[in-house]
Amino acid sequence: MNIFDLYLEKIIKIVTLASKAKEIEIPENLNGIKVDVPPVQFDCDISTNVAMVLSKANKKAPSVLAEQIIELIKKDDKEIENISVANPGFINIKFKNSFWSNFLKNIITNNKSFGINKKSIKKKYLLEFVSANPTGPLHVGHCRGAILGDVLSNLLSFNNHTVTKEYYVNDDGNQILHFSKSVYLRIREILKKEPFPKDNPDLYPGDYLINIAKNIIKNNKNSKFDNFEEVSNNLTKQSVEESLKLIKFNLKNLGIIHDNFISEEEIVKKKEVEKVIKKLKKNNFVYEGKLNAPKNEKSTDWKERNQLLFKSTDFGDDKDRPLQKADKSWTYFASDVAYHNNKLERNYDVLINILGADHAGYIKRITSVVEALSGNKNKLICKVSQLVKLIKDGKPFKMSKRKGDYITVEDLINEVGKDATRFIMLNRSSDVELDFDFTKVKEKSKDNPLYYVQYCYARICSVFRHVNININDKVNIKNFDFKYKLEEIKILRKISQWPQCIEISTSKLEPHRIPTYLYELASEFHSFWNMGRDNEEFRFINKDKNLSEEKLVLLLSISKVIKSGMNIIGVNTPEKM
RNA sequence: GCGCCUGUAGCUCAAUUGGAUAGAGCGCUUGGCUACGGACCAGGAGGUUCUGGGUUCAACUCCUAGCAGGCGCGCCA
Repeated sequence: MNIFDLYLEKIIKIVTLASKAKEIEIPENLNGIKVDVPPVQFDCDISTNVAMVLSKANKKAPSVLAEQIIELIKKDDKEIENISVANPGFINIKFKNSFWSNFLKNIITNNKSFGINKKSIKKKYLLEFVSANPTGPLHVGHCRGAILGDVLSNLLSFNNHTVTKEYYVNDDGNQILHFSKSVYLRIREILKKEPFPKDNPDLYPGDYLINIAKNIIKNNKNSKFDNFEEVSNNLTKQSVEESLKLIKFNLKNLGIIHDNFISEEEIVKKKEVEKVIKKLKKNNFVYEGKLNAPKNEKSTDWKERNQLLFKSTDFGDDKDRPLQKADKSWTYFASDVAYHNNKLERNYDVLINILGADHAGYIKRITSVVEALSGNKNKLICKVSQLVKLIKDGKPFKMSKRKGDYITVEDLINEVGKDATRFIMLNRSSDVELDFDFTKVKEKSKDNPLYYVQYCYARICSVFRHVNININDKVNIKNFDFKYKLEEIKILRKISQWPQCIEISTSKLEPHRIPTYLYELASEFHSFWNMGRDNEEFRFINKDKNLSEEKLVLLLSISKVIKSGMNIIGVNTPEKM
C-alpha cells in the first residue's frame, strides 16, 4: 500500500473530472503533478504540488487555485482531518486516525508485499557482477561491487522481477598463463626445492599459491611437472578451478551465491567470437584499420599497424576498439563482445553490469557493442562502484599485488563480520568513494549504524517476549480503531514512506537509500522508546490491554519493515544482541 | 590533452529522481540510566551546497563556462 501513489491517482482523477466539467483547465501532460512527503514542521501526512503545476493553464495564482482544488478533494474524501494551503501553493493533507488504523491493518495483513512496487512491469534481468580474474581469492577491493550486485539482485527480486546472477570467468589470455606459470613454479619449489623467483613482476607472488600448488600435487600424483609446455593446459584448468573454489568460498562468506559461472575459454572455444564478428561485419561495425597512439605518457614505443577494429565511434566512443592482437589472438574485448552476444541470445529484457571504478573507461565500448547487436540503446546498464579507501590506524592503507600484502575478504569477514561489512559498504551512494576505516569499524563497533538498526529490532523482540507473543507468529488483532498520538503518527508516516524508498532504490539502482531509511525508522523508534522512560503512557506494555494491543501493532509493523529491509540488504536481524 | 565520478557543517556523508526553513552521524557542548534492553534519548553551537552565468512559479539537483580532487586512456584483463 503506497499512500502517495494512492493519492496521486485520486488527485489526477479529481482534476480530470473537474476539467471535463469545465471547472478547471488541465494541460495534456500531467506528469509534473506529485504527491510527496511534506517537511516535518508542517504536521501533515502528505503534500501535493498540483496547484503549482496547473496554475499556468488556469491563469491563476497557485494559492488561489489550491483553495479551489481543496474543495474538490474535500468533497471526494472522508478520511481527511485537515487540508490546507501553504506557500507558495502546496496543498497539505492530514489524515484522520481511522486512515492510519486502516493503513496498519492493511500492512499487517499483507506484510510480505508491503513495499513492493506494483506498478512496474515484470522483467527478466541478467546481472553480471564480481567477475574478478580467477587468479586468487577476493580482496577488499572486490567487495563493494559484489555486495552492490547482490543487493540489486535482492531488490529486483523483491519487486517480483526475475534475476539471474552471473559471474564471467576470465580463464583465457595472458594473465591466466602467468598465473598458471606461477603455480607451476610453486609446484617446482615444493617438489624440487627450486626457489620461487620473487622479482618477476609478471608472476603472482601470493602465499595462497602454495596451497593451490599442494592441492594440485595431491590430485596429480603421477605427474612429474618437468616441462611447463607439456602440463600447461591441464595445469591452467586446475589452477583456475582452485582459484574459483577460493572465490566461491569468499562470496559465500559475504552471503553471495551466483546462479551461473560462464567461462571465457568456453566461449572462445565454441567460436562464438568469430560468429559475433561476422554478424557485426555484416552491419559494417567491424573493419580493418589503423589506430593513433594513445595520448598518455607511456606511449613512446607505439607501433602503428593494420588491425581488426570495432566502430565504437559510431556510438560516441573516443576511438574504435581493437578486436585482435598482433599475434591474431582475440583481445579481451573481442571475447567480451561474444559473451555479451551470448547474453543477448538468452533473451533477457535488461542486462546489468557492475564494474569497479578502474574499469569505468570500458563502459562506452561495451554498451556500444550491445547497442550495435541489439539496436537498443538501453539494453545494457553499467553501474560503477567507486573505490574503497582503506584506512588503518588513521592512515590510508595501500594494497600492493607485487608484495602480495592485500586484505582478503576472509580477513575482512574474520575481523569485521559479514553484516557490518555489507551495511557499511551499502551505506553510501556507489558514486562516491568510500572510507572504510578498519580500526574504527572494529574498535568502536557501537558507533556502527548497523547495530543501531539491529538494536531497534532486538528491543521490539524484547517487548514481545514480555507479553509472551512470538514475533514471527500471525498476530490476531480484534480492534483496529486506535487513537494515535503525534509521536506515533510520526512513526506511521515514516513507515508509509517505505514503498517510496523501495521504488526509488529500484528505479535508480541505488540501494544505499535502504540503510539510510532503516536508520531513520530506527531513530523514530528509539526516540519514542525513550519517551516511555518518563511517561508510562508512552510505554508499549500497559495495564490497559486494548492500549497495549494498539502499541504492539505499531511495533509489529516497524519490525516487519526493518526485517524486510534488512533482508534486502542481506543482513541479519537478531532477536537478542 | 580526452573521458567518467566527486565537490554540501570542523570531519564522513544524506537530501524522495526540480519543491517549502538543506538533514544525519562523528567531533564540540548541556542534560537524562531503581528501565518494556543506556548498543539509547533530549537540547545547543556549527551552511554563500566549489565559483560565475543561464533555464522557471521553484535549482544542492537541469544546461553552460571554469576551478579542485579521484579513476581511466595499447594489441592487460
